[in-house]
Amino acid sequence: MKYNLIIADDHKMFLDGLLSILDTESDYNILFTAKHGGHVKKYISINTEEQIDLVITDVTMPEVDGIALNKWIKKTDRNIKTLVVSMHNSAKIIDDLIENNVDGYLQKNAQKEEFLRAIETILGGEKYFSKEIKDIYLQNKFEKNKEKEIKLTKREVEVISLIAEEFTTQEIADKLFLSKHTIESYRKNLITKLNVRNLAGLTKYAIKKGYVS
Amino acid sequence: MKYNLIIADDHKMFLDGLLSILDTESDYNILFTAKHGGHVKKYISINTEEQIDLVITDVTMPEVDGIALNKWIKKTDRNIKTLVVSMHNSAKIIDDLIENNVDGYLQKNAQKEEFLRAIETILGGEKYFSKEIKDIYLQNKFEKNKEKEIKLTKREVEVISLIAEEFTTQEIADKLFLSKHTIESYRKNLITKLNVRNLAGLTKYAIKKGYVS
DNA sequence: GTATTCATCCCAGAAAACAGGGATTTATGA
DNA sequence: TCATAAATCCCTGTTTTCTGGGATGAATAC
Repeated sequence: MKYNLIIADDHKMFLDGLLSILDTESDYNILFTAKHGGHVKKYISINTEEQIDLVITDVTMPEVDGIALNKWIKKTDRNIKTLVVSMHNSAKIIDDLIENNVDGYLQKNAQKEEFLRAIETILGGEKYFSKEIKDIYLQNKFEKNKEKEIKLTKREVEVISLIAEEFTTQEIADKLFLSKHTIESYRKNLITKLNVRNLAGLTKYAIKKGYVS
Repeated sequence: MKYNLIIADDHKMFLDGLLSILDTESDYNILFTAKHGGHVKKYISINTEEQIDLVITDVTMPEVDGIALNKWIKKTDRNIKTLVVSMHNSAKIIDDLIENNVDGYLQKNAQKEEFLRAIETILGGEKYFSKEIKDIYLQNKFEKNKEKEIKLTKREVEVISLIAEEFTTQEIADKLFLSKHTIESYRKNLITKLNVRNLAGLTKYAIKKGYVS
């Protein structure tokens, strides 16, 4: 029995490459290829009777991207596996996909063997993620949890941003039309809250958070 | 008259994809494909009589990578054009390639049309770089020039690192077995040199330079 | 509806950073 | 070798930050 696959990628070259490595495997039957997620949604919606085993999709595509497509497929209750391939390993993308029960994730520069292994693994009912991807996901989770404990208010963010932009307390007070005592309090609270020692620590935090560059 | 091409990439899938889009074009004759730069060097060395028009190569390959390969080809005086494709847009890689007279650079997620356009352009004797790549190159040049003007000594780097790690002047002095006056001087010089206002500016510089994280 | 957080303001003393001077010895490059 | 840069140290003020208190109204959450 052959597995039915759908592939979505707006890059002709990648598509051709993928088709060529799947061609050598007789187990796979390519039902449909698409240049964006919308076509895949439509195809799946129309062919309600057909058994679709796996959708392989790129992340970046016009209109409906891979993230949205995965989400949509996983809501259909039709037990369609998803394998997402991407150029880049963004923690945000990986996180979003895993939260939406994606079955596998590969970087586009993976070797032929890894592609085939991933597809086999997923069709066998298991998840497939490389060690690197797992690490990124866990690292991200870990950081997000740490961040959750420390939550800055709007004003605090404003103040720490200006501190990191090299303004003095008095200057910040003038800018925000507040008393310099107020800013001093904010600075004090920030140092305590963020568990740092001084302005350098505040600045580093602000940069890490992207409040300044 | 057909153009003679060589392609080097250790990713079967990419290779297949590239071959498939070149297949539709009758102008190109693929002389040779390789999984790493060493094979290409050998091929070119042996076939001294053969006209080789273009080598398309990946950056990351085992043993001899695309950067080394481009350098080598450009030293041969055989007027072989080079088109480098890469997964990532690293300023360092782009800079190195352009300094070594590469004829074009593409990101691997380029569309079929861009690949063909790039190859045509290069074979026509012109360079091919996307706007994005040009921007990265120029931005990098610009930053490198700015950096050249500001050069920190070993000691200054040590001091600014510790400052950014939230140590006070006295603590740094103790750590480095120096007088606190010395550290004060360094801090003062750093503020002047780097044209910042205070500790926050020093910290930001240290982070940008990767002295601390 | 009350407990908590947010946003605001105030004070005082100590510690540290900042600004603006110099000076000496040791490398080092032209 | 002679000038320049690097590394080190010193001083005096002034400004800013840091520490450790405290207070109040308003909004928000439980």
